[in-house]
Amino acid sequence: MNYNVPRMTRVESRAWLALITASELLPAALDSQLRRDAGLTHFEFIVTTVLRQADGNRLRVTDLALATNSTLPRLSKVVSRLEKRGLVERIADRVDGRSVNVVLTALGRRALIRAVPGHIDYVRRLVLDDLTEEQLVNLATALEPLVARLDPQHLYTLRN
Amino acid sequence: MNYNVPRMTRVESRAWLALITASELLPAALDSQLRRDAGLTHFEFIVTTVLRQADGNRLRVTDLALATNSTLPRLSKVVSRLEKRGLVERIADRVDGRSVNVVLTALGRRALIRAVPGHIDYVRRLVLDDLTEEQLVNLATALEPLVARLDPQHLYTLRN
DNA sequence: AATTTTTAGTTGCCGCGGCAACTACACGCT
DNA sequence: AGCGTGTAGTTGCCGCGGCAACTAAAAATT
Repeated sequence: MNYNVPRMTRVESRAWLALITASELLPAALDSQLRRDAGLTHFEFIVTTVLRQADGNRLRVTDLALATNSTLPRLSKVVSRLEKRGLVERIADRVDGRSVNVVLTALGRRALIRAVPGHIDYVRRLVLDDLTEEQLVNLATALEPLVARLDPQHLYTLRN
Repeated sequence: MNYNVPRMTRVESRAWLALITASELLPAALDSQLRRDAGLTHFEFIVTTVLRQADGNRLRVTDLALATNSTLPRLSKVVSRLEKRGLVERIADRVDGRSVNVVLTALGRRALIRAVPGHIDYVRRLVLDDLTEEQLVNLATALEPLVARLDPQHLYTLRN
């Protein structure tokens, strides 16, 4: 066998290590802040945020899945959880009998609105405040092609 | 209540969105490539890599946990899985009766060595090849303070 | 030396996400 | 109308990680 491996350069492995470490740790950190302060997982936060921005605070499950880079099963379960807590309602679609609309309730809206400031604050302290405008651009520019490749459907809609 | 939220600027939300999206999708992508091509999860890959670089291909469970930003329970379970497959062995420490040394077996070493080229290749295609040297530096520089904050112990040792 | 406290590691239970299987409805074709 | 194919969504089972509870051994305290 030929182990003629294309080794990484110093910078490459620095960047790569930072990226996988951040990817490993960031989701747990977000979950934990949001859970503690607002009783929501990060994914639930995203889902309710997307609903809030949607027309009539409602979206079909499939569209919600697309907008959140998620899968139908995952979303179906999250919606069930949120529904049990009254943050969201399932309403059968009048036009297409297969479709289900997920609607953010007033309670859900309030929960989200209460969660936002603390979360933004946390995000600022964790990442954004550190970076100059230029660094922010660089970061976005470096990551966007990666995201595009990771998300083959290019549905990456949260982008508001 | 006062919802005087510190809203994000355009760049901030671009950078933030790219970062959380990457964090959400990257780990699954790595797992899936490594699983398919080498039968290892990304975390198992990390663990075996750290062991391979360690003195005598062995490390105490606690040290392994520190080196991988992991917890003891998580690591204990991963080691059990790897042990079942013969990639790793548990050896009681001669000095401290509480400690367990995890040793990479020859089989484990071979499995890892087989996994590396394809993985590096994948990582290159996914991220690195896209970026100029300067962008790599920028990326690392932007993420490192974040990582430092996420990993309060600053044990972030994989760094070699 | 005996007792307490701390440290190392494992195990059980739970929650979450993935995949595959399934139901139900819609659409296309004849 | 009837049949097959495709689409929307849900559910069950599994694997993984977190936390808390536990065991066992070492260190510190008296």
